[in-house]
Amino acid sequence: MGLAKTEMFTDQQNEIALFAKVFGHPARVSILQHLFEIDSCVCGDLVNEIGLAQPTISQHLKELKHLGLIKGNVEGTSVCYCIHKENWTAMKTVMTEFLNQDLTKKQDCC
Amino acid sequence: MGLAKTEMFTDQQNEIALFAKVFGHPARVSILQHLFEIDSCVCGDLVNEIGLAQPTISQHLKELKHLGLIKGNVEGTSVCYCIHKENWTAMKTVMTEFLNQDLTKKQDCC
DNA sequence: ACTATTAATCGTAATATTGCAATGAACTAA
DNA sequence: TTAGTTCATTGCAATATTACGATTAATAGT
Repeated sequence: MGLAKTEMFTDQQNEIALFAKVFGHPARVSILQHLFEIDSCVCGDLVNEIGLAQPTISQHLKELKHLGLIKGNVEGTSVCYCIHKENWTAMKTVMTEFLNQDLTKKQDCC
Repeated sequence: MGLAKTEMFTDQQNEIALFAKVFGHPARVSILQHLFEIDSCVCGDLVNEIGLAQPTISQHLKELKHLGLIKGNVEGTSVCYCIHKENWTAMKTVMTEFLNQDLTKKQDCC
């Protein structure tokens, strides 16, 4: 099918999956790392830094923006992208809670 | 294409993407949460708990196992799955480092 | 107005993912 | 042995994702 049956899962589970899915491609991981590193939150240098074609980068940026993890600002002919701090922090809370589930109380049964 | 160009990214970026991708489906998130909750790390009750068909669950378990996040133990006719503690902790280190990139030193340019 | 630059969008091809019915393999119980 | 249980695998249909050439839209410089 290729279609996830989201209706049978909790909102929290679907939210985690949505965030995780956007991190599930190295290009988007790379874009985010660049946005964290570059001080002057520059733009379509991403196309040069990463080796992918401009439409491809643009598409990945769109997905990141759609989830609210980055925001873009038009500056003349170029567009300045950067991390959406508040939303990133909120996402981090959700993901960290999932990753930090308690392992200590589980006995090693397998 | 549908094919990620992994060769143009770092090992770290590809690793993050691989971990994230496996969390990118609510069924796998749900499976992992169940394995954390259930004390006696049980098995194919997952098929009952989650509403998906047995082959579908089996396939998701296979992916989680392939990444090393869970391990399975055959016990008679049933199979006992549980979290692979060491690998989970290792994965958590990688993902947390990615999520915790420093936001404070970035000025809000957009 | 004309040209160059930048980035979004469209269209399309290639590949991946999801889900399940059907089947198969391994074990258990009678 | 036979039948039942449990789970993996196979095969397939539907949908999603990735990548990019071609085009478009918007702005800037001349």
